[in-house]
Amino acid sequence: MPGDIATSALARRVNAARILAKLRERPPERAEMSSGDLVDATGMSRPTVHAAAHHLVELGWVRETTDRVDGRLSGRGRPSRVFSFVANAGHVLGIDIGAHSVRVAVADLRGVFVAEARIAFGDPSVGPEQRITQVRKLAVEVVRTAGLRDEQVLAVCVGTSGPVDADGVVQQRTGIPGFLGVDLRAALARDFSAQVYVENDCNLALIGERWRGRAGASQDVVCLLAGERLGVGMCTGGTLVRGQANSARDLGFLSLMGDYSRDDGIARAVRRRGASLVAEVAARDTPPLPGTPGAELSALTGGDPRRVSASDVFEAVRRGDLDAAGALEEGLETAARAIATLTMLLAPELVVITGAVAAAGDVLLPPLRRRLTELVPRVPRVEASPLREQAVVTGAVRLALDTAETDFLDPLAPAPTA
Amino acid sequence: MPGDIATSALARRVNAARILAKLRERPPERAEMSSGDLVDATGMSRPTVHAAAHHLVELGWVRETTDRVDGRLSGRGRPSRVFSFVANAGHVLGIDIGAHSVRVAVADLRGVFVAEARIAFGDPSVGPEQRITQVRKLAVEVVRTAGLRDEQVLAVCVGTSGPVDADGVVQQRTGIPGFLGVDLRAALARDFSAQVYVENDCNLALIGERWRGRAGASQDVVCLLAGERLGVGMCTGGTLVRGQANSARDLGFLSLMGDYSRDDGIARAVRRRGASLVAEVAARDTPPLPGTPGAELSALTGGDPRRVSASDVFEAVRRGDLDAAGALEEGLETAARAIATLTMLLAPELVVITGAVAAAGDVLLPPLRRRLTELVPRVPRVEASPLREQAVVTGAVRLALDTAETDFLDPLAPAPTA
DNA sequence: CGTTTTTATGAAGGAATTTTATTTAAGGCG
DNA sequence: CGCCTTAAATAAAATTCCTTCATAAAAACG
Repeated sequence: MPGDIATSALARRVNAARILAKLRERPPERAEMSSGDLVDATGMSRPTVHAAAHHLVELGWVRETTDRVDGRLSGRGRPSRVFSFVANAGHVLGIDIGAHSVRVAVADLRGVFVAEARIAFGDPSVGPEQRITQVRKLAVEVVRTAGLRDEQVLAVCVGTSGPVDADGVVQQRTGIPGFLGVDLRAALARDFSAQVYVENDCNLALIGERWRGRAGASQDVVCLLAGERLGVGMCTGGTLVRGQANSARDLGFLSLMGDYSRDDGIARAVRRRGASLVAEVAARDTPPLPGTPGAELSALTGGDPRRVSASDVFEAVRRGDLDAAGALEEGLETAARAIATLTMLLAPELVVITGAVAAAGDVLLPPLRRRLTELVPRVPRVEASPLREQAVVTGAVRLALDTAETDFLDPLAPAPTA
Repeated sequence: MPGDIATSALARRVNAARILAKLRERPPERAEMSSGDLVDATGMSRPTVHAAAHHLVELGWVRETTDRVDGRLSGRGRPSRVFSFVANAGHVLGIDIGAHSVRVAVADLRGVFVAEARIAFGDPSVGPEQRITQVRKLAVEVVRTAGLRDEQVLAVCVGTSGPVDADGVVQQRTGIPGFLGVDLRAALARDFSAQVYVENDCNLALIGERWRGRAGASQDVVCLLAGERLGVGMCTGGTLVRGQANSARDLGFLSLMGDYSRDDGIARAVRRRGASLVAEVAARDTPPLPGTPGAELSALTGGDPRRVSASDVFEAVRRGDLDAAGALEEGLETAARAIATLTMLLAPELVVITGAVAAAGDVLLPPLRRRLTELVPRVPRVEASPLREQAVVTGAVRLALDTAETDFLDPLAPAPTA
């Protein structure tokens, strides 16, 4: 911590963290690093690397693989000691509580998902207590499926719609009925002895994108979590934008720009306009001929407006339905304006579209980019995420991993004034 | 730096920085700190404090005041050694190049201004080369006034309208005609051997406000630099929002909300509406009677719309002119919308209005706050800055001080692999 | 089997911290 | 005036981390 006074114990902690980071970053199939590799990678001296690595071995997060794999001894001289990260020295739990479903993932320390589950909330009128019971049940079940005992779960991170205060209580309105004031941290703490962190889902989506999605290590990124609702996570200079006390921080400003609602996610907006189109086509005197505007979408949905989904519109656009393309473009207007505003204000290098609709990036991005060129002088890169619905739970796992690692390393540098 | 490997030299640098910071933070009239005070303040052991303090004394930024002030020896035992920050061990130069004037300040290491100057650009059609010549001349002159030689100026920071790239070149359009592409860093480097930093003026205003203005140490602040033009500086989680490569990051989004221009600063907007009001009153058949709407403003300006200034409108409002109050409210609309958007997006705890119009906070803030309650669900604190026109140059000095201190401390921890 | 090559590891040295003990400078008081 | 108390400076020793250097060890090659 920056407030600590610098003593030699701090040096050890910092250097151990560097070694651990190098080992953890390796892909599982090439996890092993010789001490020589570590010396090259960290710039530290060989004895220091040895000491730190052995220390980490004692603590259990690093293993020395003495039994070398078959005959692949490359060099000439004395063989290196080889270390590798022990990914299953602990696990973390990530949870994404959405409006319609819950997604849970258990990951090992390298972030490899070892168990996943998802349930849909059937009845939308189900009360918050019942939802939380379902979430807890699912979480416990997944951990059991992964073959883990409670104490092997080192950290839990829960993402949910709406701002979350420092104590893990949902503030303000959310997309989930009745979740206002719910203490998610306390709820999950009943099942797990590990620390529980609660975070806004859009922030987690951004973290997920920076970890395993499109955002890479970009310093200035905006992440649009788009599905039934529209949310945004931002990061400037590599720092997540949280707002005072983690409070409200959303797309509410869209209401200042006219009749745009932050609740209107891309999927919902596109579906609604697609349904209007189908209804309009059905009302015509003549049935739509294949190849004429509106025909593809009507054909896909059997001419029933209630059966239209966003995917249908996307598919119709792919098949060349010009009316569907128009509906899509209208449905993107809210998102385009949100991105335009954020672009002018924050100047991100990249905007990532994630959530369910990211799967339709192929049809979504061209009109979105085109609209942006009309709205802003300099258009940033706009990409669709490969993580899609997994973005939030991925970010939850990443945040849980970060806290687990911090907790692991902290005792290495005990405060002298303890 | 975080990329460094942790060695004992790093510890020394960090600890020296802590001691220096404690000494620097003291107000000039109570600058002295005994070693006991430093032990208490830093938590470090006494020998360490001694060593670090003596090291700083050798380097010249700290002085040991052996000659104790009169008889005020408090304690019983051996008197403490007393250290104090040597504020004039070096100086920095802050420059604010505005559309209409240049402001320059020389400050000592504690940030006390020892010389200031300001000139107005008379002819608006004067070319950029000439302006820069004027700026350089003024800067050199002020440094000479302060009685300083070139090598005593440890850092120079220049603030100017418009985004600035990493090399100190003004990008994009600015409020200053012809400044696009001007390399301010190179220009100032001709007169000073110290490092020259160029930064956007709104960012500097924010830095200034956090240092000596209303923003205090708030982590999430928005600072509106309002005068002839409207600009914004933001900071979230204590980090300045810069955008990719320090690029554009402004209120351009206002254009998405209708006919609002980022160039319409509060002073200009209010003046324009005040002028319209005076013209309208003048066109009436009957001359305005004292006490009737519009009369105060007309009286203040002799009924001449061209003579109306923003201050006149503010003064008329103070005297109870209801029409002037209406003009003021209209003039605040753009700023209100900008603040509303930023509030919903970033959830700052505080919005600071700075620049020339901040002097009229008494009449400005009530209608602004009222309008905000209509626009956003949760209104943050909105305050007017006491720094006013000094905000940018104050921030420039602060940034220069930061870099000077970094440069001073860095050699304490030489990279082992140099 | 010796040589070569590369790495592991021990030992020494240096630099920063801490704790502990001693010295020093002042004030209080008989 | 001289001794005692007090609190700080400082010296000394211990600790812990890093480094460099030297030596030992283990494998491959001729």
